[in-house]
Amino acid sequence: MPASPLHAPVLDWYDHHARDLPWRRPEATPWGVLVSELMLQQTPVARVLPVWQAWLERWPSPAALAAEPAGEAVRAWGRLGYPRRALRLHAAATAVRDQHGGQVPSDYATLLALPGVGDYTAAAVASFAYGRRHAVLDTNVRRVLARLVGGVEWPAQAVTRAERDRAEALLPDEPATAATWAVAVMELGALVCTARDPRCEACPVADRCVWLASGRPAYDGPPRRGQAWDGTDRQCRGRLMAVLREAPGSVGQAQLDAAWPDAAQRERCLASLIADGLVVRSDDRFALP
DNA sequence: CAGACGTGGCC
DNA sequence: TGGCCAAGTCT
Repeated sequence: MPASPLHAPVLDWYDHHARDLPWRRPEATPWGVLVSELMLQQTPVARVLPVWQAWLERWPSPAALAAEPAGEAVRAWGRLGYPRRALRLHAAATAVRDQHGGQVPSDYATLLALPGVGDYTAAAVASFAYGRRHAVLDTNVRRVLARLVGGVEWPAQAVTRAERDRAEALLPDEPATAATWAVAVMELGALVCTARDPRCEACPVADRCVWLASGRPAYDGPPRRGQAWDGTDRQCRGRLMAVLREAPGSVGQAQLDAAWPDAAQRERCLASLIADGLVVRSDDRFALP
């Protein structure tokens, strides 16, 4: 679509206010971008920063990571959360080495086939690392467009066809500009059009925002699902993984038993961790893969 | 497709 | 203080 009146203000705002994040620098490699995207899935930038730096120093290429056991990736993942992502990143690195000549793919469909890479990440890597033209629909972009164009405070639970159409219609024609637009809208959502307490006074397109124009009406939709935590298997798995991460080698049953009081739940979670490939058992010892 | 999946900071 | 939220993916 031809230039939208939204483009120039947002691109100009990004030019002046974008954070200086290492994976956005010119020297960042596609591998660095891919690593950042996996780490940033459901995890705040501030927590990713130090882990990303150490990761890229230790494994500057997919082949470097693929050369080590997956457990090393899980350990280096630290406390970022959702450690299956570490396993998937290791598997993605292996696939890149074995199937793509060691180069992170540049096209959406090939990226999408990598472990841990879904619609968002495939579009993000194609766009940010290679300047391809894609609608990049993350939680920030979805929130910005819901407000700016849709006039509602929150987007639907899952990406709708209308949302995707809207995002694609807004994409600048020129691939390089579209790529900057994608990261700019995302940054706008992260810094200005935030989930809580949006700073509309600092928004470069406040004068065109449907939600603001209608007086920022409160959310009026189905209840947004929270994330249960206390006493859940996720918490139990987290405890068990913490024990294994912090141990130099393998651990015995007693060390795992000490991590969670409910024996039945503990056994179920340990079994699920083994099924996920996050834990391996040899005789009566447990360790990272 | 709704639910599972970690972790910690913030108001 | 506890619910909410953070660059989602997978099944």
